Amino acid sequence: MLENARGRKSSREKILDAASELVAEIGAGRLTLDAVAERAGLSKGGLLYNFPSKDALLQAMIQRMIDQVSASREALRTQIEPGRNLEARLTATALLNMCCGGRMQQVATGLMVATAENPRLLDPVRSVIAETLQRIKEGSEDLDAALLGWLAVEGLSNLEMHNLSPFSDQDREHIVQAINRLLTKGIAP
Amino acid sequence: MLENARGRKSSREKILDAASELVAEIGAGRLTLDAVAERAGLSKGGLLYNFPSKDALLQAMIQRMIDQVSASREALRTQIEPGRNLEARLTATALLNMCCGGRMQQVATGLMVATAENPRLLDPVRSVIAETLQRIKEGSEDLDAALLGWLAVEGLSNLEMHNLSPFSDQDREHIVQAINRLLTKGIAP
DNA sequence: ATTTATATACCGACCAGACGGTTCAGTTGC
DNA sequence: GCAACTGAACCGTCTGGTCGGTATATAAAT
Repeated sequence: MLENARGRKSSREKILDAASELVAEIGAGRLTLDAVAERAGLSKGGLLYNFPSKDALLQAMIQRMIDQVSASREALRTQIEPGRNLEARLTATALLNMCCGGRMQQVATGLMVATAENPRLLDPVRSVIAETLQRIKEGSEDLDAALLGWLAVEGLSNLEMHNLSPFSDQDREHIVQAINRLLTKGIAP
Repeated sequence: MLENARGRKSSREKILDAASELVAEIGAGRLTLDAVAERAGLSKGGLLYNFPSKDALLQAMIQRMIDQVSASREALRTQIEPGRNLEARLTATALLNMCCGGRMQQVATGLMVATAENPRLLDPVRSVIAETLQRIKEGSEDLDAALLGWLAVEGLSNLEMHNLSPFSDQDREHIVQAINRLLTKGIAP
């Protein structure tokens, strides 16, 4: 239900987009309701009508981010060739697509806001990560390689998220290939 | 110079400790000068005498964190047996000691504050990471394994930092062993 | 058909508290 | 005498949240 009857984005979506953009531009700690309202093209009252508190807004940002990663992973399921450590490869590829592609901001910055404002907002993320571990544990032929591959992607994503990545595009591509090799071939005996 | 002439912690250290503790307890976005001063056992004036602004305090927190990791790595240099991918193993072990041991908070929370308040504060961290990459590139026989090992440690550290880790102590130990195997044996051909 | 009622979506002035930082006279210990 | 504070008042700004009001649409009543 992304659009209303007249084919325009709903206020909710406009607000979430605006909030994500702003966090990417001015930083997580500087996100204000006034700024979000202005960017979204409505008043502060209108914003607080849609999200009764800042916490509610942040929660929605996080949830949207979680849903996007899940959707990306399931979409990949039909595209990626099955085989060794499939679940880890799906998770890795989904995360890489989100965080090293263009949509990184929404994923990354939502997290940042959350930790700064209220660590409790990360509870849903905790659940998702626990589920991911479960899925990887169950759907991997080589658990060690699967875990390391997943963690490496997490590490890379985190560096990119905070703009701390020292990697060139070439480096990154190299790393992605190495992760895939690790996931399909495993650790040397 | 952690202690002054009478063998007590200097005010600077007390303040930095207090700030780290507070961030760990109440979250990065809620750190206030008043709270730090109270926790450190001096007045707000005294706090601002030592750190003329909140930014200066945050900078010092970050710097201390960087220095701790560096020191830990160099201390390990005399303890870890030399061999394959030494630099990556040193970096990995230093990070693991910091983030999965007790001192995690200082390392982790400094980062969190910084990103919330002012992304520029992370500039020194950027430099350190770039240097680390350089060191690993130069001091590794198997670059792919070295990079993946390092990234996996970064991923694990990040999860622990944000309290997002789904791993049991057993899991963690298993992972650390797997990382060491990856670093010493490499990826399967 | 016209009035009345109700719900939805939104506006924007205002408020209360928090927070970073200033000031400054006074104190303590080397 | 100087460095390292104390204590407390004060200021200006920012910001989340409140609240009474408004416009539009749809439904109900007359």
